[in-house]
Amino acid sequence: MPAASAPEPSRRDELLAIAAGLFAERGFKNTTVRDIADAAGILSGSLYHHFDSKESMVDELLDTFQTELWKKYDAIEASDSTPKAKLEAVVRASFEAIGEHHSEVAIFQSDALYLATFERFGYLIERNRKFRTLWTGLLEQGVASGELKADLDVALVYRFLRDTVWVAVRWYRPGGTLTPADVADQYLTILLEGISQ
Amino acid sequence: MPAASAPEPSRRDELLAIAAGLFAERGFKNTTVRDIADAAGILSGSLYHHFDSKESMVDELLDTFQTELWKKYDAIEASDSTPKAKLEAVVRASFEAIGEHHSEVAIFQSDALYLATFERFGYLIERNRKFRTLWTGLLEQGVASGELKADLDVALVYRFLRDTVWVAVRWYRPGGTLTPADVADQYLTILLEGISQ
DNA sequence: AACGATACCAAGCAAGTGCTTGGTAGGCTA
DNA sequence: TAGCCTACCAAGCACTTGCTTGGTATCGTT
Repeated sequence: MPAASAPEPSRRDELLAIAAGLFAERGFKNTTVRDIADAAGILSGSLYHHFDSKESMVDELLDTFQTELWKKYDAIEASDSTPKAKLEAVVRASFEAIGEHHSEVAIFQSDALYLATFERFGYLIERNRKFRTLWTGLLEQGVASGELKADLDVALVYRFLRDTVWVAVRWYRPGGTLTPADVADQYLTILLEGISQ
Repeated sequence: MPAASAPEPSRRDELLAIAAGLFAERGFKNTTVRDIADAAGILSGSLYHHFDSKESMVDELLDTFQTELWKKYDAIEASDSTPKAKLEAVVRASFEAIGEHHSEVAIFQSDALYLATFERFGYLIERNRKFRTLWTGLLEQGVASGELKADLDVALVYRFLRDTVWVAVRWYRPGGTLTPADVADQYLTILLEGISQ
């Protein structure tokens, strides 16, 4: 028997992946535990052998994803590139995240606002703030260093950037002809020839 | 008594506006008829004196909005401006729609995909197709006329444009310091200096 | 053979869902 | 003043929701 290339996912991991797909497709609240169970070929009650609650499923999904994403962001921020190069790297890392964690990004995009109303998901708000601080900081540094246009409305460009990047999860399908890197390249070309001097 | 500046909305119109706000805020499926009734200060059953169903409320909201928006789009398409000028006009009209029909745009953004699964909302899919045809058409004409870069990936730029414009409904708040026209100006500046030659 | 762990089923409960029903109070018009 | 219209209430029905409970079949270990 050849050595397994992947560590063979546990049943629990399988169920979590199924739930992720459904949450991403129809939204957290619009996905029932019976939907998840049906997709997995078991009864809804059996899910509770593996998980405490439906909430704890999204929690685990989002928390794992966010932790991993921020490892990349922190490394980029700590590097000694120019602000503009850091901005590019952060955009690329985000498109990679869409490729690697498609469902999680989709869930975050469409349900974070709703989930954040529960105390349990307070960390989502904090992460959001941290995210804004990072991106606007890079934009401001880019303006200060002369790499970006001096008259940029940083707050508005930030929203422009943020939305454009993450909303791509709605149409990008992993496994197609376009890799996340391709998309990032094209986006950056369009974007930078607009805001770079 | 001075002449009324507005035609005084009927109770029905009031209820529809309340529903629109709630649908926009929490999504169609996550808004209950009791939520709407509570916000209006009546009991849920009383809503059915004014409307057939919860579905017919969104239907009326979206249909009215779409009809009005397409009046503007059709006028722009029929004008004799250059492709690039038409594109700019269409972007401006869309931002205006976000200002004037904020709730409806928000509902369309977050619930159209779900609603389109019902036969009743089939027109949403058709409108979407028409929308794509219009926008990609203008982009292609702009490329052909030399106003836009020759090497544009039109399909990708279309998604870029579409998402950026409509997703603005998530952060734009009517009545603030920025008018829809201001936002459109800034967006177009960022965008065109990237894709115009 | 006994044991515990894993993965599941069958049945059902309490809360909440959209919607229906029969009725009432007040105003407008003939 | 009789009849109708608008706007609502009170009660509840059929169904769906997340989750619980007590049990069973299959496994590897001892």
